[in-house]
Amino acid sequence: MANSFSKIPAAFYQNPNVVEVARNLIGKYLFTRLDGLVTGGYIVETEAYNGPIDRASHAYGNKRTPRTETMFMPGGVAYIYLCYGIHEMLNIVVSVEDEPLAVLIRAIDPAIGLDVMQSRRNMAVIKPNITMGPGSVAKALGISRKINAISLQSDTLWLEDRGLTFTDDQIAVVPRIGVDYAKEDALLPYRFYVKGNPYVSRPVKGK
DNA sequence: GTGTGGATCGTCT
DNA sequence: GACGATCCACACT
Repeated sequence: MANSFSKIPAAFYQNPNVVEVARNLIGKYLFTRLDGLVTGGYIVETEAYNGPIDRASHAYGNKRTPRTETMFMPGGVAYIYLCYGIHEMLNIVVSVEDEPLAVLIRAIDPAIGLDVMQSRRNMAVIKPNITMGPGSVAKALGISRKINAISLQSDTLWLEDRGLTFTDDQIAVVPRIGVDYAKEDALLPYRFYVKGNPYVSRPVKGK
């Protein structure tokens, strides 16, 4: 599986501007290697969670619990947790130690290991929803809480810059999904996605 | 295409 | 004991 691309360095994740990182993650390739099986694709949808001052964040008010502890680690690790009792979610921890910022990976455009992803998702036929939505991304890539807090410099879960870029015109910037309870913070333009990409979950009409 | 409800459990109050 | 950074199937238009 040798290729000419290298892992994105830790410095990329240690940027304290989580919204900027969420935007810059669009177009980056995300991979997992589990039991020798490599799966991945490029990120087409993200959401920023702005730590202590963001009501939608698990770390709002600097809340530190066994679950949220991972968010307080230095940027460049994965924060994985269970939602609705069913779905695992993958987040990229951003900034420095004790700054609990993270970016939720909501969708990828699958590129490598389609057959493996299809099998993990129990799909008879490959459809866009194979990696549409955060729960689906984690399931297709085999991501679970067993690898919570793993380094993105590992050979199990990592990101690469393969030179794919999108201009601001090609990226929609809209409010996040499913965070109505966060009151005014629910309106913040912290969600980014590639306009017109078929893997984006719930694209906003007209954008 | 749109809307509704069921699944299912860890985490924190 | 309540609820969540969700997904899917199925009904109905």
